[in-house]
Amino acid sequence: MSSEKPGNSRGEGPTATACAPGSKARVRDRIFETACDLFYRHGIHGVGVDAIVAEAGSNKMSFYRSFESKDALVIAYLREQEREYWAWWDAAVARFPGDPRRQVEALFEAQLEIAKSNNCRGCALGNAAVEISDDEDVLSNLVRAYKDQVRTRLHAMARAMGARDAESLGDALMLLLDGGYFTRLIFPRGSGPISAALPAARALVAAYLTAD
Amino acid sequence: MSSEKPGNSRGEGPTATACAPGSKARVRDRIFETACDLFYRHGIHGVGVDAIVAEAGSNKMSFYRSFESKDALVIAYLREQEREYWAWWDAAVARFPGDPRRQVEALFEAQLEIAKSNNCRGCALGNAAVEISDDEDVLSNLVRAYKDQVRTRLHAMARAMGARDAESLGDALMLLLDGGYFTRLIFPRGSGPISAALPAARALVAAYLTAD
DNA sequence: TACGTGAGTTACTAGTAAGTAACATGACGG
DNA sequence: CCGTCATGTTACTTACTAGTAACTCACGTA
Repeated sequence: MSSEKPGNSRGEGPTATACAPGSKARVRDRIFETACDLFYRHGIHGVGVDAIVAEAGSNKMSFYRSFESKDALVIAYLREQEREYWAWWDAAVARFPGDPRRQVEALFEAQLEIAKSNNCRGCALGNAAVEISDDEDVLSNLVRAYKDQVRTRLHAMARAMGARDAESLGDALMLLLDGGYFTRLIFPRGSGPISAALPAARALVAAYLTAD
Repeated sequence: MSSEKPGNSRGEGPTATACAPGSKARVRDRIFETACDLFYRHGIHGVGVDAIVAEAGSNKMSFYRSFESKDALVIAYLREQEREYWAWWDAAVARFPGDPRRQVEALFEAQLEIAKSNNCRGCALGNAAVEISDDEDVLSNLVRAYKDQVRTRLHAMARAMGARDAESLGDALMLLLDGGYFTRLIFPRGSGPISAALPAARALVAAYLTAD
């Protein structure tokens, strides 16, 4: 996911992920978008405040006028990634209302599509889970809630299909999905095992729908 | 993977992963084992040389007498993780010689077993792939080679089963495997979707073995 | 006893990161 | 024309990290 952000730049005040209520606009957005991009590409630990503001053509003071701390920025980043992810998910799913089987297929199709692009580095939230240590409560709770919701949604879809063991099918689909994100870090474009995700998902769904 | 190291401490000279040929023994091993443990638990970027030597009850000078640099240590760490991983893999597979279908099941059984333990933090090599940037050639080549071999082995097993589309089946199994490692970071013990990996693998194998 | 060696101690350099203070500039509205 | 507000600039503090220098200690062996 990730890649380019939607067009919330300029024109409608503070973004949904802001920190202060009636605050700045211009520079903050520029810094934030740059930060999202860099965090996604190089990881959270791998990008410093200096690098962000330099890339954004700004400076540290402007940064700290818009963000309380780097931690606050990271949280905003993760929230934004989550927002974009669900937007992407909903868009994929919305094409087949009432047809959970096609919806699942659409998800895997869309995932492969993104994985083929150059700037895909897997799942931003999942990657963050690797970087952060367990005692960073705010961050890990955020990621945990996200992953929980992925799982819940897949369970629901499996249930809507009338699968024999909806929990298990949903979990299996989640493994395929996350396996795709994880392996995408190593295998460029669509060259990794991710290209097998869609047929595997189809086969799994079929297997869990037939009584055995 | 990871958890406790095998007993290569003391008695047979330098370890397989050493850097200098006829070098030290005692302190080096202590530091190395500590480093492996800390790297695995907190990530490579998350652990400094000071923390390692402190935890090992040693000091920085002794560290730099045994290791050329932190980078060298990281490389040794990844090599060691890879060695342990294949030892684990071979052990799981060796229980069912000539029966690739049972071998695959054994892998997923063993994976779940480890995932249930407290100190499991998923796949060390895969996690490293998240942390390192693409331009760190030595490290990313190391991880890439490892992932390639996982894939190759799964392809071979799928082929040995006589699967219709062995490449696709092998890839799908890899997605399940890596999905399990990835999600394990968030879901403690066996609570995540990883518990669905074995039945899903079974179902996939069955689906790819029957002519459709 | 003397000496070599593996290991610990202290103290340092250099670089980088987060975060802050004080001041400068430039545009825009009244 | 003046003030204000958003932004840029320079320079700093603090803390941490990789890596090194110089010295000391303890132990085993010739």
